[in-house]
Amino acid sequence: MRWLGLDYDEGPDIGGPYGPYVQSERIEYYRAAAEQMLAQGDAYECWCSSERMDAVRAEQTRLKQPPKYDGRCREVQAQAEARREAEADGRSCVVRFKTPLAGSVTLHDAIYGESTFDLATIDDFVMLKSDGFPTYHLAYIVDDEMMKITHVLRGNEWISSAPRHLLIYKALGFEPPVLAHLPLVLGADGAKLAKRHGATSVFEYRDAGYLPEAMFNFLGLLGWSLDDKTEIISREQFIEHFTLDRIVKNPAVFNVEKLTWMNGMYIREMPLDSLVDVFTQALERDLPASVARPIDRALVGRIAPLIRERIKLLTEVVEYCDFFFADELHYVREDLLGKAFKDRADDAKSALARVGTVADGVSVWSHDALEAALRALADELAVKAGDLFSLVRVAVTGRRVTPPLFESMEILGKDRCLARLRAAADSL
RNA sequence: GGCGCCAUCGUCUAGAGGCCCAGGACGCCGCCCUUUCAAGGCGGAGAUCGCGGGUUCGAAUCCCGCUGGCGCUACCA
Repeated sequence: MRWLGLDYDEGPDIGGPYGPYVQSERIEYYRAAAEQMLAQGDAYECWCSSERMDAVRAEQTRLKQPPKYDGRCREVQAQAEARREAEADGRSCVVRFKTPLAGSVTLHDAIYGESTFDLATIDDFVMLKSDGFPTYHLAYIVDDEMMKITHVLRGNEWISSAPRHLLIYKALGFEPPVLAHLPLVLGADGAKLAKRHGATSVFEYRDAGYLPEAMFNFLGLLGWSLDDKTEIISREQFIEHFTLDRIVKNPAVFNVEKLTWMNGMYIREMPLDSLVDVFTQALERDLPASVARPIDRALVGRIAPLIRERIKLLTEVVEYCDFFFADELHYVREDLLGKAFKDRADDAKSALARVGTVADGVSVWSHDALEAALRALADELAVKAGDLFSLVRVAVTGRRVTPPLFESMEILGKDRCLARLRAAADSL
């Protein structure tokens, strides 16, 4: 959440007026709520063993009946018996909600509208576990009430549990908050992106070179839209325009391709200064250990404008500019010769030598002076400019795909360029 | 199996009875620009609005049924 820039006003790490914020320190509140429902007859202790529960469920499944607690401990008699067995085994009990056998509850959802659930389909669910900890159902309700929460926005997978929650609110005498269930985000396979996996995968996206701003923008537009055309929208605009009524009801498939495009947009639009920070970090991480640290931020500042529109992911930075930081290049003969000089190594070699002298003679070491000089040379050599440039490109950078050649040479500096031109020629 | 939710281009979406023989974006294809790669510009293919019935002068938009997808069905959240 922090990486995405999603901040919160209260929490275990920052405190707040309604603490404590750690569940284990709030046990007494959950206990008290359970006691209250026990006293009111809205809940009861269940002493059934997990073995019995498994057996009951197995039987129900076999009979193709919906698996649910059979309510044995609802009966005082049976409960007492179960209790004796449990105590003999040294087991403790759970507290279950005593769901009315008939009737219905109606959920008023801010997004999905009204839906009515038949209580007969809801079993006596556990609120307090045998270790004394509450289940989510009880915990969030007690916490939200005490913390004065007005809106609960959560994934759609909770909609089935909502009637239970309504039951608890009522039993405890709480006014339910606004409940809004959000459509799920599905993976490319169409299945729910599990929360447990999601937590790790946010960092996987970070490590894969995505910017938190792009991720935020992309995620914000899954299931919600500002209008019929806005794709790039800032955090501030989201805050200003976000409304529940523009949330769609259907699940969205997480489309990485679009995220990647969006990331490229953010890289291109980002203020240069921040971009340099981000690029520098990426290089600190991705450049080989042989490159001395810290990375020269000023140098990155000169390179950044050249590569910002060429990459979509931060992980691509290194492959576009490692040659600025490397001492020695390793040439792949095939790359160096390219199509134009294939089988003409001698010509390439002499061309490279000529490029060296011409470059050496350039009055100012600037990209346009270099370009003018090398274009003239290409004419003189009766070689296509593009072909000559490709040769020089690989000689100077070691790569076939690079930022603009002459700008790169300008940044690299005369000495290193001339040295590389020689090294390339020698390698042939 | 039970209960529930949902249903517009491959994907994200606009659309709340006539403006829609459906608009935008990603991706894809082509052209232009060009020293590579991108970016950018222009253009194109791509949805009988899941299917079938209604209601209406008129339906992607309202109603019903079907089908499909997904979710829940734990002493997990």
